[in-house]
Amino acid sequence: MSLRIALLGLLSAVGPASGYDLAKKFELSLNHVWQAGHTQIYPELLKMAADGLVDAGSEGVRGRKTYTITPEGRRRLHEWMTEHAPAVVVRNEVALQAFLLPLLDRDDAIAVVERMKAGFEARLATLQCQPSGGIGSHALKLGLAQVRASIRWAEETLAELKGAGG
Amino acid sequence: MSLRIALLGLLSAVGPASGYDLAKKFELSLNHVWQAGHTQIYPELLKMAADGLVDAGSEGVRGRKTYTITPEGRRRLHEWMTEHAPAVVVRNEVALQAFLLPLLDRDDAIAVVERMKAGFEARLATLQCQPSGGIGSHALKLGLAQVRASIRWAEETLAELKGAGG
DNA sequence: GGGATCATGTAACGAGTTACATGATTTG
DNA sequence: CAAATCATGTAACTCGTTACATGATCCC
Repeated sequence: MSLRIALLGLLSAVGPASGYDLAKKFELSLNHVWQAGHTQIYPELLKMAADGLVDAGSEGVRGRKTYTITPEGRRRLHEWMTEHAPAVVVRNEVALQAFLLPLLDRDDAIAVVERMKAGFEARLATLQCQPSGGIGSHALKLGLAQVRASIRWAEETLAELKGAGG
Repeated sequence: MSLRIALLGLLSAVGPASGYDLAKKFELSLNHVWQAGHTQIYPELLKMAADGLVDAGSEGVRGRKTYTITPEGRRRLHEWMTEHAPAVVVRNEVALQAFLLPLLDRDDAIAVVERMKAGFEARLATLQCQPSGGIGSHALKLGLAQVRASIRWAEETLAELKGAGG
């Protein structure tokens, strides 16, 4: 369901695009929000066309198909944005490692948190390279706020681990 | 894979337990980190027993089966914790709505962010009800840090939306 | 005895990943 | 002409959810 919404949102924001274009957008601008490869995108666009949410244009050069959002697609997108209250589904390997941290001895735990911190900082750097204007700017700010909070958590956790019996 | 790790971690932390017990733990203490229902847990425990990661005890009262982590299970758990650097996979409906926020008009956008804020606050309340000691305390702090950052983001975004042309 | 809870499972489906497969066009 | 990139797809598999199914035991 959310894949559809993401595709409709992109088509609404940037205008008609091919599956290839949309896959690029996922890689470049949507990667910190939702992920999908071309093998998921192409079949989904076909289904969405069958459901009347997008119009598939005739094949262009190199077999390129350009999809355009339909009024019904826009309606569904608007409905999802305003009516759908997303359930918080967390399935996060980093948080799982944090959960299980007390199972490790002090040195292992410190190494794991150091690695997490490095991962958070890499992510911060990636987010800071994103263009800050245009669509996605709110999501970017949210991502930055969360990753900065995560870095502070890592620093506090390291201080705690190193303080106790260090 | 991570479901196995979560199960091994719980078995390591709390000692031998049944699938039913583990499902309860997922609901109560692990819900903000990883989610799994009994329909996923029971078959996985059978496979893990076949792979030698857990020992299935003989059936007790009401058909209850008690699983115990094996040395090989502990080895795998330790290996995952220390060697596996988790990839950051974000697939988050709230972040997707934040991303697409500029597609809405001002009033709709405000309503959506208000709803998000309420969701974050509900989550904060849930996390604050968790017991703060024991295993999971680090993950709890991480969750609290992230959700507080999210609430601040919602407040700033609302101020911005209301400021512009309000 | 009847309802709540304990306790385990299967089947069908949907979502997502990996590997495979193909061919056109552009650029050096 | 060869390599890179553009562009689309299928098949097999894993992971996760929803719905269905069953029976034992505890407590009122």
